[in-house]
Amino acid sequence: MTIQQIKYFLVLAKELHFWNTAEKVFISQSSLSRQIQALEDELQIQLFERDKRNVKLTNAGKFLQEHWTEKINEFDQIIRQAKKIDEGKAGTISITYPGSIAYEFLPKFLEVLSNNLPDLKIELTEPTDDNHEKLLLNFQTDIAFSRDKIKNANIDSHKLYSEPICLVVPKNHRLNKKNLTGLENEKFIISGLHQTTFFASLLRSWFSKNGIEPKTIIESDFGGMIMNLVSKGLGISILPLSFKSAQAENVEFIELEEKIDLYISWRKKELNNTIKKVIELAENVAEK
Amino acid sequence: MTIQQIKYFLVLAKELHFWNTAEKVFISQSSLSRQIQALEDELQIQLFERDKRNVKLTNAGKFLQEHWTEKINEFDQIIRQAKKIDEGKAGTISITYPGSIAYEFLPKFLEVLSNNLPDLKIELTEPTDDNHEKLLLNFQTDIAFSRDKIKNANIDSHKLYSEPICLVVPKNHRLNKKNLTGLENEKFIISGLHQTTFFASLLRSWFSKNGIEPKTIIESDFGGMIMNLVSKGLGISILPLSFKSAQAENVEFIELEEKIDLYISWRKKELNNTIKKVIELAENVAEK
DNA sequence: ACCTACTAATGCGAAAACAGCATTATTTAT
DNA sequence: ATAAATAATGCTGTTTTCGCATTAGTAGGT
Repeated sequence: MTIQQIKYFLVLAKELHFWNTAEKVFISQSSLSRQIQALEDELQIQLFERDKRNVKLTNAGKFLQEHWTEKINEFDQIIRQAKKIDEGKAGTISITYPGSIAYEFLPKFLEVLSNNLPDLKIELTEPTDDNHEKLLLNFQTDIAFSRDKIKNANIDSHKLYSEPICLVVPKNHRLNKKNLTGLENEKFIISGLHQTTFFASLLRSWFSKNGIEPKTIIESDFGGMIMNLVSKGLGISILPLSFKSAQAENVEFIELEEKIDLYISWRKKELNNTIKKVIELAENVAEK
Repeated sequence: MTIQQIKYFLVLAKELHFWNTAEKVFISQSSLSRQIQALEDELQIQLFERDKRNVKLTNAGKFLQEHWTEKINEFDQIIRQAKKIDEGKAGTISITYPGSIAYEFLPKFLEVLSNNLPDLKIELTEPTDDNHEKLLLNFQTDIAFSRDKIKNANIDSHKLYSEPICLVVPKNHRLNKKNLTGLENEKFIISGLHQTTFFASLLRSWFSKNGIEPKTIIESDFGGMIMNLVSKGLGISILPLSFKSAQAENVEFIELEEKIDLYISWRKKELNNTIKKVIELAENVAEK
């Protein structure tokens, strides 16, 4: 039984037509016909009911279609990951990160990476939801930066650093470090508080701790956009201090008591030495 | 890439010796050598480091060994299940059951089965722990009888019937339906109350409801054994009424208020029509 | 230093499997 | 009746695979 045969089967199970399928998978109709026969023969399972005119999945065929689709995907994912391990320092690693480190930590880190592992290719993605856990365990990502610690028996998660969160206001705003009164009357530009991200829940708790029901006029998850709107005087916001490095014009940062952490997480028992090296470098960068 | 090649790889990854492996998998050493080469070639991943004397897994090889072992198992399980669907009424289905239905419901049910589906082969197992859920979803069993309802989005679970639980005492014992005083002084022969099975937790709650701290002298999960010990006057027990059908000598059953249910569970979206038929028959038997 | 035992790779010829063309056989539509 | 559609099959040349015998590199013993 060949993986290829299974893939042929899956296409045929969708198409239910030998000629079209043969064309799609770049073999002749006769060859396809025989491959499927060989598969049925070897498994001793009838996969399709066919007369001279129609092709139809049997129940066993439907079952295999469903489960093989899933397994073949997992299979391919595993092979991709093995290839990464094999390629090592000349391979690719995938990193997910929260937007808030895009201005300070991440650029520094990427610079160090490119100095130390010049042939390594990096895939960066900013996930919209916070399911780093699944992404790591599925091998869809190799290293996850996140604002909260990932608690999972198969994942290691270390704190890299903490930083204050800040009120972000336009220059010469009436609010400053010594005078934070009347916050409840300000208009806020922040990410949707109903979201499940760690930062959103931190914001919720900060507002409730300070007895504020914020008037949110604009919702945005993109820090750059938020700073821009603040600079235009459309409202004020709350962001981690890192954003200050973006050096947005006409914006001031007022540090608050509250702190936010950055964690780095990876699969326990990681076999890819390059990934281990990358983690080490990230921790070096954070220490400085 | 052949499933067979992967299986060769997995054996070699354990043995780390081409000759021994070749013998184990019934091909020649040269053939094995070339199969592994072909696999490495196709994947473009080096699996083993070998000199003329030693064979050793690479990191990528270790990774694939771990993950392929798991996937290949799942693969085989899926094929077995597909075969069951294909074979239908002449195939095999797997049933798990609690010991307590072995005397009344199960024999009746099996009789009906053998009348209606004479060619069907049945695999019966009595699981020691209560993880019917996993067994069903892994395709290790097709139908699970259990004392509690299985709550899982991918499993259907229906109540078949309820029956009282009973005090089981030797004939002519001082206890009877009208006089249940002094239970706290009796010696009990019951299954370990620390266990996580549904019946054990039901017993725990019954004892605590009746303010009894039972003196347990013997623990046994096997109902037949328990009745035997009771008949010899070694103590009394509590069992579902079903056990009365075992017609153990010198034993009497005293019905209590408490009831216990029997559920039948199967995978939602089951494609095997024979399994569906079997479930139907089970429900018929229970109704009577 | 030399011999021996061990073990993975490889050359080779026979056998098996596979690919694709052309054809067949059956069904459906006109 | 005829034509179009479509899965299976006969056939032939090509590729792959198999196992035997051999080679080549390594470790250990003397």
